[in-house]
Parts: sequence; structure tokens; C-alpha cells
Amino acid sequence: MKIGELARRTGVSTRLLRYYEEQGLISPARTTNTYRTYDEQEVARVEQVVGLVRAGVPTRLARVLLDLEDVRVEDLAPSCTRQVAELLAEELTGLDERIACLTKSRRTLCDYLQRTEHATAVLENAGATT
DNA sequence: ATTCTTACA
DNA sequence: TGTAAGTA
Repeated sequence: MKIGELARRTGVSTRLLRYYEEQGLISPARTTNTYRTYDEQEVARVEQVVGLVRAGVPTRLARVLLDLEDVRVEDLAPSCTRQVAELLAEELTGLDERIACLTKSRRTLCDYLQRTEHATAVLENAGATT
């Protein structure tokens, strides 16, 4: 499929789709008229990117994350240089910090809502993991 | 009609 | 990010 269809199917503008490509998040093949060509697999890929971006994951991390998921299955013996490992370890602590920040915010918001008269009505929805 | 690149707001 | 221009 061409970029237009992918945009319609994912809800991501063609502009952003090209930007994701520029950031190395997706790498569509070029065919005949130099038009970008995407296969079904790209749809899921783009949806993953959208999820990552919405979660605030920096594109540089999203890129490695997507690459890792591609090799996750076959490469039973993950290997990389010490330098790369240390770099990724930094990303890991970075994620932990943000998770801690978000968890605290969630706690605060959740506690407040539980004290309101709308507790049961409003809390039954999104992640009822009080 | 659609997409492509480049560039400005 | 949207949009305009000039193509293919």
C-alpha cells in the first residue's frame, strides 16, 4: 500500500509518517515511481510507534526498541558491545525514573478520586488497579 | 488523483 | 505539523 492508505489506516498523517521514516522508525521500500510502499506489517509497526510516542518514549529509544522486537525471536544469544550495553542501561534507569514519577502521579490522582463522591462511578473505568 | 521533496510559518 | 510549489 502507498502512504495515503497507511495514513488512513493508522490515523497518522502522511507528514508524520515521513518524519518517522526520517527518524529511522520505519523503512518502507521504494517502488516504481519512487513512491513509498508499505506492507501489512508496517501497519502494526506504526501502531507500535504511536504507542511508544504517546508513552513519551524518545524516538531514539523507540528505534532500538522496535529493532529489538524484530530480532527478539530468532537471536537466542543476544549480544552487543559493552558500550552499547551501558548506553541501554542508562535508558533503562531513565525509564525507571519516569515510571516512578508517573506512578506517584497516578497514586495522587487515584487517592483523590477515591475520596470524592464520584469514586465508584468514575473509577470503574481505566485501570481499576487501585 | 496521489505522491515526492524542500521549505516556510 | 500543515501547507504550498512544481514534478513524476
